[in-house]
Amino acid sequence: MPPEELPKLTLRERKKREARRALAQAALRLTLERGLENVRVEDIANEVGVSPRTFNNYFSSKEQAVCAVVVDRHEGMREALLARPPGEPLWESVKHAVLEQYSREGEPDRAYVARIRELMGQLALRGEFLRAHATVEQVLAETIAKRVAGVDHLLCRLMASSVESAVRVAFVNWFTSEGEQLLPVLERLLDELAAGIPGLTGGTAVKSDPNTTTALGEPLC
Amino acid sequence: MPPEELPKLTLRERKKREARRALAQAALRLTLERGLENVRVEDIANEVGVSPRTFNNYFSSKEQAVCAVVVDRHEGMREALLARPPGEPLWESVKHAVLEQYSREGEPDRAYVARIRELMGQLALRGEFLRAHATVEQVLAETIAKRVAGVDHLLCRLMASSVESAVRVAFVNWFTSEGEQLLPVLERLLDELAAGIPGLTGGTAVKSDPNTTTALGEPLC
DNA sequence: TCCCAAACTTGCGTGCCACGCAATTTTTTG
DNA sequence: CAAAAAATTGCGTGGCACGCAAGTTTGGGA
Repeated sequence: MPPEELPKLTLRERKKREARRALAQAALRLTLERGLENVRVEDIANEVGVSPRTFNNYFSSKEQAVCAVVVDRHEGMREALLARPPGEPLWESVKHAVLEQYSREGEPDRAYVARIRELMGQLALRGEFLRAHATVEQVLAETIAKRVAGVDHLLCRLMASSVESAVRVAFVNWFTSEGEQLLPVLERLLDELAAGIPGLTGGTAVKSDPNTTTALGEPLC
Repeated sequence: MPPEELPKLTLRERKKREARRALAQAALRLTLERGLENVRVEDIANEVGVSPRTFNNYFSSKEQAVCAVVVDRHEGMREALLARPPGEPLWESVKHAVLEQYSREGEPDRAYVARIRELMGQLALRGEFLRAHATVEQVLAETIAKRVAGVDHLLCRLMASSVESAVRVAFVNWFTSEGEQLLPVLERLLDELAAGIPGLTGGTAVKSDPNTTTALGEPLC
């Protein structure tokens, strides 16, 4: 038997969290291996051994369940940020807290990245994915506001929002490009943000032919 | 009869655009006055005088129809951006192009803002709303890439993405706060972005009591 | 230890929705 | 003006979200 179950939370709470986690995990796994359109809510529920009706007590759609991992992973970010040393400049804290979250998971293999790419191809998931990030963004904004004094809420939201922008751009690049790693790119983007947008303006030169096809491809996130 | 119908587009094209516009408009209007849950796809279709099945040829959900205005409004942004004088620094161009889009519509009255607030309260709309912004973001990134040389695509996406962040934050503030105008706030946020995030770090002081409830409220977008 | 209230699960029923398909009508084009 | 191309429509199907009203499990005081 495990040494300590750490029953800080009531049994009920633990069961709920566990059920939720199991459902989210099953939803993600099934979707990765079959594609979203071949996963019915019933399948997910069965996988976990729970009634379909119960699934809807936790998530209001299968898309939401699939994207739950995004929300959940970032819950830890609040703690990470609040745990930074008090004297540290705000931006340092935020940057480290964010990078920390994505350091936990090592770089996965090619096959996995490919499956993620397929996953993100599913139109129906985009909305939910973005909503998940918006939730994170909200938490981040609140946490920033909590950590700092004398900054108005608009700016907190702007900071949180643009940080999440960087995360999403880095993420898309990660599963889109063949082989580029997530963390270095994310760190670079955060630094660019910090430096201010005109930093990008270095290459201000207008293209000779503005009709050049620039092929960023389809909307990806 | 109108002097010139400007039939640059084939009749078919015009009809399609018109139908789409009508559907989107009806969807938005009905939703504003009844709330999304009291609007069936059938209602929207009837309003326009078209079969429910046809509605789904244009939009794959009523949420998408309601949010179409976001996508459509920004189609003009591409042209606005490409129309900026060639010598102008990139950031100036982007800023003006964006602000221009939101200048067209004057500040609406209180009642309207209130209805928008209710609209955005609808959970089911958030995902679509964000997807719409993601589409705009994509267009913006491509247009930026088209306009400028020597900037890599990652940075174009980052710029587009953080600009949209500012837009969303300003927008949320607009319908959330009682009375603050959209444009001045948006302009200010864009300037903050340009100045770089550490600019916000002025008030780095850690709050004495990090448990203070900061009440940014529920996720709003 | 026992018991009750609160919380969670479940089955059922309802209304709505997205979409494939094939028939029909409208627009284009040669 | 006729045939091809494209849009609209009705129908049918499978699926989904959620209200409601049982049943079942959990928590905490007496």
